[in-house]
Amino acid sequence: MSNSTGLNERQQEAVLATEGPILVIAGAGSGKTRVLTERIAHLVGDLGIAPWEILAFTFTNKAAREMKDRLERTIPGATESMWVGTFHATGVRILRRHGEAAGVKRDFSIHDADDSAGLVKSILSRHPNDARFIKSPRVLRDIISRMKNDLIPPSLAAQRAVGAGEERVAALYAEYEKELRRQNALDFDDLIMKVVELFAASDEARETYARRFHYVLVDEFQDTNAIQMAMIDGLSSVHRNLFVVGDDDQSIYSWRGARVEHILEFEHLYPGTKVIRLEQNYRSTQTILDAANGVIEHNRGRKGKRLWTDAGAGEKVHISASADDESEALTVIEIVRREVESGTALKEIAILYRTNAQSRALEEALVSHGKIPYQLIGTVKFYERAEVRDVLAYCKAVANPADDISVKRIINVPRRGIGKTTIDQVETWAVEHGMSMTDALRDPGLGLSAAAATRCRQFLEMFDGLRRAAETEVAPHVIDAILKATDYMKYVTEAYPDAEARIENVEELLSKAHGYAEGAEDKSLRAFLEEVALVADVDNMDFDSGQLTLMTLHNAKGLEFSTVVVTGLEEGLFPHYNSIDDPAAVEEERRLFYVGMTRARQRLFLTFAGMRRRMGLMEGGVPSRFLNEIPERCLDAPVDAVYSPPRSMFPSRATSSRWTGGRPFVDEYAQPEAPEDNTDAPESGAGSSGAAYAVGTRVIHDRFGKGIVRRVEGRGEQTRVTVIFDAGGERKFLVQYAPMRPL
DNA sequence: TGGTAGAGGCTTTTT
DNA sequence: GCCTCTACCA
Repeated sequence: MSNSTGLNERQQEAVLATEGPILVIAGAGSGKTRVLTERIAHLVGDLGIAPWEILAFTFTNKAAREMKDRLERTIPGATESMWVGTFHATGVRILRRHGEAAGVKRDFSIHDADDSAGLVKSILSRHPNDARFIKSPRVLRDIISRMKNDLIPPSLAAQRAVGAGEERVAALYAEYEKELRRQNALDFDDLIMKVVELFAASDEARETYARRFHYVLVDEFQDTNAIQMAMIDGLSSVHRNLFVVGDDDQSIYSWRGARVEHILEFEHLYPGTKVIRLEQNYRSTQTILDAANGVIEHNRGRKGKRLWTDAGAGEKVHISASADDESEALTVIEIVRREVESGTALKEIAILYRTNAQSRALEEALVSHGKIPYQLIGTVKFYERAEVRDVLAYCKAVANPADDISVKRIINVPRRGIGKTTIDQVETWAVEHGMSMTDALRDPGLGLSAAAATRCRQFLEMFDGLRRAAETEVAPHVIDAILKATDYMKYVTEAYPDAEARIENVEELLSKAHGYAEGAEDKSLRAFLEEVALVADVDNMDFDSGQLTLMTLHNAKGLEFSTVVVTGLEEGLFPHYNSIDDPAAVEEERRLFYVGMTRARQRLFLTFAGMRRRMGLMEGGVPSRFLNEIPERCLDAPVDAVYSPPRSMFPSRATSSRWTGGRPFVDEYAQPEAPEDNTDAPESGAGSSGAAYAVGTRVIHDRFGKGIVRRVEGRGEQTRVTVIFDAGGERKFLVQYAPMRPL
C-alpha cells in the first residue's frame, strides 16, 4: 500500500476495504479527509483503477479542491479525469450532457436562492389572495425547496395536501415549476433533482454513469438529504462500491432536508455493509474532547461514540461572562490579544457565533481596536452585492434570454426609461402567452405606448449585440462588452455614494472572469456562470493571509484552529429561540455546539453576555444550558461563578434600553427545565407585582399592547409566559421583569 | 417614470 | 438597527 504509513489500524482498514458498501463513522478530527484521499490513492496507485472510474462527493467546492490538491501531490495527473465535487456541481455536469432526456435544455440558467425568491414573489403578485396568507416569498420558497429535497413533486404535494392552505401551496409550487421551465432555468435543488428524474426516466442514462463509476465516495454523509441519497444510489447502482464517511454527531443541516437517518439506517439500506469507526482524535486535547463528549452525550438520537486522544490533557476550557454584547466583543479582543502575545498566529484563531447578526458587534469592536486584521466569512457575500448581481444578471440574460428574473433586473439598469408599468405589461403578456419577456418585447401584439416601445427597441438592440458577442467571445470579453454597452461604471458612479467600493467589486468580478478563462477548458460565458453560481463563501476563505477569522458555526464545519472562541452562549441564542421548544431541534443545536468545540486544537474559549442587542432592542439572557452540560472538571471556573458580574455595571445600560425598561441583571443561573408537562395547564406564576397569569388571561403590555396568554412555563421567579398580541405576534416573557399586567 | 421618505419586516443556520 | 418595499408627489 502506498503512502499510508502513519495510519492507525482502523484508518488502514477503511483505506483498504475497497469493495461493497462501507460506512465509516468518523469522529471529529479522526483523520477522515486523510482516509478519503489515501483510499483514492490506493485505488488508483495500487489497484490500477482508472481515475475516471472514481466519483467523490464533497460538501464544498473548497473541500473538493483540497482533496484534488492532496491527490495530485501523491499521484500527479490522477485527478484530471476524476469527478470530485459537490452534489450540485456534479449534477450540473450530468445535466449539461444528458439533461435533455429529463426535459432540461442545454443552455439553462441556474437560479440562486435570491432569484428563486424573486420568482416566487412575482408568482405571488399574481395571486394576491395567497399573498395574504404567506408571510414572505422566502418562506414559500423554503417550503418548496424542502419538498424538492424530500423528493416531493408538485403532483404529490397536491395529492397529500390537507386543507385549503396546503392545497394552495401545492398549486403555487406547480406554478413555480412551470415558471422555471418557461424561463429555461433550474434552481439549486433542481441541479440534483433533475438528475434523479433523469435516472428514473432513462435507465440508459443512469447506467451510463453507474457503469462508469466503479467507486463512489461521499464525504460528510450525515448531511445528505433525500434527493442527494437518491442520486448517490443511482450512481452506485451497478458496482455498489459505495463508501460513505460521516459523523452523526455533526449533522447540522436538517433544516436543509439533511437526514441523520441515512447514517443510522445505512446498514439496512445496503445489506452487507461494513462499518468502521474512527474514534481516535488527532486534533484536540483530551480536555477539549472530554468537554465535547460531555455535551454531546445529552443527545438521544445517536450511534454513540467517545473520542479520545493521546495528545495529553492540555488547558481547561475557558469560560467568561460579559455584561452585554459590546463588552463580550471586547473580551474576545482581549482573548485574541493574549493569544497572539503568547505566540499563536492570527490565522490559527477563529471566532464562532450562531447567527450572522452577531458578527456586527465583533466587527465594530475590531474596527475600533484597529490592530487586528480579520476576515469575515459569510455576511455580505461577494456574489450577493447589488452591483455584482447586476452584471451577472446581464450575463445570465445574455446566455439565456428566457431568464426573465435576470431580464427584469437589468431592463432598467442603468435607467433607460423602462418603468414598472411597462415591465408589468411585458411580463403579463409573456406569462399569458407562455413566452419569455424578451420574446414578448418583440411581439407586435404587445401594444406598448410609442415612447415605451422606442426605449424597449433600443434596449433590445443593445441586448442582441451582446448576445452575438457571447456566441463567439470568451467570458471576460463578454463582461467587458456589457460594461461598455451599458456604461455601467458611469451609472455606479452617479447612483451610489460608495461608488468606489462598488466599482472595485465589478472590477474584481471581471478579474475573476479573466482568471477563470485562463485556467478553464470551456471559457464561454455559460461555463463561467456555472462556476460562479456554485461557489459558496467558504470557498473563498483564505487561511494563509495571517488574519483572524470570524464566521458562523455552520461555516466552521470541517475546519480546525489552534484557538477557538465560541461566543453568544445564551439560552435563546444558542440554542436558538426557534429551536428551544422542539427537543429534536435542540439536539441539532447541541450538535452544532459540538462541531464548534471540536474545531479547537489547543484552547477553547466560551463566552456569553447578560444582555444583547437583538433587532435593535436590548434583551437579557441566561447562560446556555450547553455550558452546564460540560463536565465541571473541564472548565477553568464554574459557570455560575463567572456569571455574577457586578450589579453596578448595569443600571445605566439597562435603563437606557427600550426593551427591558431597566430590568435588573438576572444573577442566578436558571437550571434547564425538566421536560415540560405543564404546557397547557392553567398554572399560574407570580409576577414581581404579585400578579397571577394563567393560560387565557387577558393582559396588557407597555410596549406590545393587549394580548392573551397562550402558555405558562416554569414557576416562581422563573415563570415565563407566552403571549399572543392582538396586534399580531407572539412573545415570551419572564413575568418577573416584563412591563405587563393582567387586564 | 423617477425620487424620496416613512413603514414594516427581519435574523437561525446555506449548497 | 438596518434594509427593502411601498406610497406619494414632482
